Amino acid sequence: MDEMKTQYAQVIVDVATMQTNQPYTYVIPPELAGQVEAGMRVVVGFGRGKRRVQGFVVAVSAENPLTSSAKLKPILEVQDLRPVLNQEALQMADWLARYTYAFKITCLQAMLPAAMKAAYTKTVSLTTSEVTPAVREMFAQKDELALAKLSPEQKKLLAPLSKQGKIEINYHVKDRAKSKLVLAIKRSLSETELQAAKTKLRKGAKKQAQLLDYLQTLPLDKEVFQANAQAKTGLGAAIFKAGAEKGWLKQSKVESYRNPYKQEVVKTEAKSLLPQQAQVVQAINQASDEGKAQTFLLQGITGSGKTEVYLHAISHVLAQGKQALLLVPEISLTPQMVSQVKARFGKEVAMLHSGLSDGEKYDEWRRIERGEAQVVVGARSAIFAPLPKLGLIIMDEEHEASYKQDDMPRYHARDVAIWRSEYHACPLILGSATPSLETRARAQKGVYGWLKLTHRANGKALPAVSLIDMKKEIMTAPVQDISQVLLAAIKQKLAQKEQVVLMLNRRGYSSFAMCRECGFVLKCPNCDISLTMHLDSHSMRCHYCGHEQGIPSVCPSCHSKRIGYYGTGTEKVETELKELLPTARILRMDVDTTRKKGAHEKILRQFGARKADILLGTQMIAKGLDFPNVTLVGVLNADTALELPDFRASERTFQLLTQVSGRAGRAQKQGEVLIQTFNPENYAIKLAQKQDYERYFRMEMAVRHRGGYPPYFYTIKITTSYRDEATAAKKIFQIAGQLKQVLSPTAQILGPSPRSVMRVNNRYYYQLVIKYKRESLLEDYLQHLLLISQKEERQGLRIVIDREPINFI
DNA sequence: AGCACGCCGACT
DNA sequence: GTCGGCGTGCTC
Repeated sequence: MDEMKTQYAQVIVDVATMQTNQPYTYVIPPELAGQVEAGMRVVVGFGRGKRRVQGFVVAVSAENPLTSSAKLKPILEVQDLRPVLNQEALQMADWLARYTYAFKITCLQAMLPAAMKAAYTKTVSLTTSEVTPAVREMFAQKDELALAKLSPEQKKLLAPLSKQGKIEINYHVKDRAKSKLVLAIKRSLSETELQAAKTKLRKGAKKQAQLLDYLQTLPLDKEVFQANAQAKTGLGAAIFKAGAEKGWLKQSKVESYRNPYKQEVVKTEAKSLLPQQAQVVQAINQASDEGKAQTFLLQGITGSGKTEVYLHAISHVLAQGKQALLLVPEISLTPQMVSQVKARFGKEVAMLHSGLSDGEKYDEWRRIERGEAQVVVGARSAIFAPLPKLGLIIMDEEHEASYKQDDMPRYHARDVAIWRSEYHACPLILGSATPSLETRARAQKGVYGWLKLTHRANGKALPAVSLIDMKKEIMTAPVQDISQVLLAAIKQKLAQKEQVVLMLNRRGYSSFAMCRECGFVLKCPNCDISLTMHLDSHSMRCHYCGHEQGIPSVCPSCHSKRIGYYGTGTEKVETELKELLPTARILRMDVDTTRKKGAHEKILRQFGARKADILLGTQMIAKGLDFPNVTLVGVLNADTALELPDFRASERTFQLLTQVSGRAGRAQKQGEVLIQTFNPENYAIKLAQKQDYERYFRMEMAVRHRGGYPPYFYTIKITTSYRDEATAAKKIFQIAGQLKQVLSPTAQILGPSPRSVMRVNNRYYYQLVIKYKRESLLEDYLQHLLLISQKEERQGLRIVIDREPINFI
């Protein structure tokens, strides 16, 4: 046997603060030789102390790549038997870190289920018995005590001992990713042998005979869960154990997946396609057959049957032995959507969404990684699903803001999807009725392929959309959230036993308390935002930091009792509706009623079962719901989002109104949509009413061109924040000054300026936005800023770099 | 995060 | 003159 030469591993280390974004070299000790591969998680020592951290091996080499003869530390532990990240994932992490200005470690972690991130614990133990009785008492039960669980008194007691070296701190790195192991059994004898064993049994051994009978019904090499066998036979665990001892059967521990799908789904067959759908599927199939990394915009009006197109395209790649990835916005990952895909592809489907526990997510991830699932459906982070034979990526509702992650790594799933489509040489489909301007513009330029669905699958016309001018309403009737026209329409639908969806566009404002005498507005003590009234908890709450206090009856400023509540919240509208329509059954769906897990689904199920007449909610009811009995959709306040100082406000309003309009008349009945607005002349609202995306696109593109906004310019937002305003401001101005040195004259800097809600949780926020087309020096400057910003972070000054930010306010 | 190195105040 | 303050820098 030739001796194994010492090997070295390049490790990206999990040190949240002070990242160098560069791997560290570790020695692979002899006892771990041959066990360490790129893509595995390891535990290593880091720093001068005894600190242990998790790391990712990104490369293994036979030579020490370091020229300096620095003493290398060994890898202490290997956490995986096989790599958890393949070459694709490692390359993707490198790209993602650079592209989004993130640390590599956060990129690597983003690709894995949360359960695989290490849990760090620290413990204390005594190094000597020469301590006071009080201290000895503390360690009477256990040698090691968890540092986090010590009381302040206990800590005080131990503090002096640490200087004397009488105690030591131990660092533990724990892998939280635990597969659930359960007992399985397999019969180990042939039928004749079992029969023979049965004859040898003493009389009266009924249970054992029963077990032998059961074993005979099992196919020879089939492993079954013992729990299932116990349930089937009614026999206890002891009998199975005895059977194993007698050699009738073999017991083993097998990995069992936690099963998040409660109900069985009935398999459905593919529906036949309309000619237009068939053409689209044909184009996609051709690209996947040719192995082309082509991105397509699939622009299809609401109800045009995009989902059926997806399913056909997926089954085509599955037939080629390849895998498919379907991304949907978190909010539309409804049971309806899920069961549609499950019904078509059955056990081939894995699901990744926020409704699953960490353990369930880990199990689904394992199923994918082991090649047991060929189709993955999931929200944003599912774009990293480990599918080695990826043949098709689909992003439904590609314009949705939830595809952008708002903490590090600040990636947009679309960018990652394009990267993976190129890596796998497979097509990417971006589906939407209202594509983002960026995507639509690229389709026009020919960068993306452009597929269109212009007919509704059910042959019905688009619902009739009308605007209600609230300025006129106010002149003729007292101020209310629901106009006379809308009220009359609701009454009519209820009389016909049809259902109504009412949407409140809450973004930007909701009910706040103001003194009618002095104009005092009740604000959050920690944030620059007014408190919102919540009737259910009878309190005033801050939506930014969660601060909560009682509803004031006296003005804190002038002590007047004349406090009024202004604005519109779902609760207030609900109260108003109950007064206007005492017999109507109303379901409310907003952040408050959906906070509990599963509440979202429950409300929708109730509404689907016609247990309510009116579904009243915020944005979350606009997406992907499909209720055949809904014939009226009302939008109570179309324009609140328009006022926001964000160049995308108009685009969002248009998309939202178009989407919600599509909720009416999904099936046989003709739908009707009523939109209440104070700006009936605004082009976003007018064109949403006409359902004219193309004209909206042209008008908005002209606006963007004039203002120098995306898609004509790239944008990067930099935010600084600190607990005192001057420091945050000083830093952002310093960065702006440096940027001016770096940028060419064609680039622009917006700001610096305080963020519109400047103070949140007692931190002050300042920001600037860079608009540019091509800047050769910018990239290096920002990478540099990312690395040096960590030093400031330690002092509490936070710097955030966000490429192509979604929110500008 | 945590440890070492380094350069200024109040003390044996 | 020294002990120790915590600002600064580095961690394979």
